[in-house]
Order: sequence, then C-alpha cells, then structure tokens
Amino acid sequence: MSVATTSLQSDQARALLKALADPLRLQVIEALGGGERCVCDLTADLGLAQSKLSFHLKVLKQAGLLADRQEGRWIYYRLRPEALDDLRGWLAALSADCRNSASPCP
Amino acid sequence: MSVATTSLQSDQARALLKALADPLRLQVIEALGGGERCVCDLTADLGLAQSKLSFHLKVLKQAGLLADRQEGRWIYYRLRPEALDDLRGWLAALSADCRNSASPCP
DNA sequence: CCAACCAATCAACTAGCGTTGATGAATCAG
DNA sequence: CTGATTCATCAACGCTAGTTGATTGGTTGG
Repeated sequence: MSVATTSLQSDQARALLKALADPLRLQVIEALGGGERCVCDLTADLGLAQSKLSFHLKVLKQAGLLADRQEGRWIYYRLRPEALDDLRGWLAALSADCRNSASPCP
Repeated sequence: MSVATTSLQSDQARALLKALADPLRLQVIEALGGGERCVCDLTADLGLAQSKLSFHLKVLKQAGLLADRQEGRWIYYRLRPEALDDLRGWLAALSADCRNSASPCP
C-alpha cells in the first residue's frame, strides 16, 4: 500500500493547493523541508514579522500540511509528508486520461 | 528525459500552484482531465459566463497547465500532463527530507 | 510573585484577484 | 458584403486574503 492509491477529493486537493499557493508559505514549506523547526528560528531565518508567520503557519496547519508540538515555551512545526503524497496522487490521477482527442464541436 | 527527473524551481512551482488554487480553475482542469474540449462545450458543461471562463483559461494557459489549438472559429483546450508531472516531482523532492528532528532552540 | 520571553489572536487597513457586462477581433455562412 | 457565431479583452466594481501593530495567553527563570 505504501504508495498513495486512493486519490484525494477535489475539495481536499483544492485546500492543499490553496494553502501552498502563497510565496511566504512556500518559503515556510521549503524551510521545513529540511526538518522540524521552531517558530523563533523560522522568524529569524525568513526575516518575518512574528504575527505574519503565525498567520501562515495556521493556514498551513489547518490545511493539514503541518503538524506542531510544544516543548516548553517553544513550538516546533514539521511538514506532514502524507499531505504532499496525497496531493501527488491526485495530480497523477489527473494526468492519466487527458490524451483523448476532443469530440468535434460542429 | 520523458519522466520528470529535474525538480521545478520554487517560482515555477508556485505559479502552477497558484493557478490551480481556484475552485473554477480546478473544475476546468478536471473537465479537461478526460480529454480535449472546446470552449463552447466548457461554458455549457460548467455553466459559466463566457468571459469568466476565458479569464481562467488564460490564467491556466499562462501557467503552462493548458495548451490550445484553433480549428475554424472553435478553440480547443487540453491539459499539459508535463506541467502536472513537474509539479509532482517538486512535491516528491519536498517530502523526501523532512523527517529530521529539530535542532533544539534553547 | 514578577518580569521576560515566545507564540497566538485580534481589529483595522490595503491590495490583489475574480466577477460582471460591454466591446472588439476573427471566422464562417448566406 | 452582411450578419451571426465564437472567443478574447477591457474597465469598473466588490470581496476576500494578507499585512500591520498591539494585545492576550502561556511558560520559564529569578
């Protein structure tokens, strides 16, 4: 099973795409691509206002792309690879059957 | 060559994601998932105003997700599976190295 | 406790994106 | 040529999403 066999619903795919379709959020995603990070590190590395980063982390988390964990006063965020894999499966299903020719209009 | 071995640049991935992150455009993409269609068919099937559909087709085309072809006064649009495959490759690269634990903050 | 720190939340503001209706360009039929 | 059809483009509008700065909540150290 390992590989994503069940494709996402359109709505779920759309939620993931919408969450990813922002330059700052992509920076966050790529920063977390290397592993788990705490918020204070992310603000420093990306040079963002704290409230701004917090807003985008919330969006990404609600979309299911991130998971977080608290340790003392620090909060660590990490990527959820399952979400990315689900989206990949959805894209794969799309590109499967698009080679058909059109039924002529006239 | 055929399969996407080289991952996308962030900007290119972002352009694709942004183009996909709209409910109407996703409907268009999914309608074209079954094969090539002409604009008049799409407007009818999706129940959209003509200018609205035209706007979104333009966005999708500029992002590289669609290709079009003219035949008489009809214009047929089709999905470009390469674009979807590129995006899949980019997602795959992301989920590869995100299992690292954080470097503790304090 | 109290002060310092980290992060989330809130309200007010702004700007970009999509929508709408009308106009324009191109093709074809008669 | 003329009128009809198909699609693209345009300007004006409205709304949602992101930004900003301040405040609140929660945790730790002194």
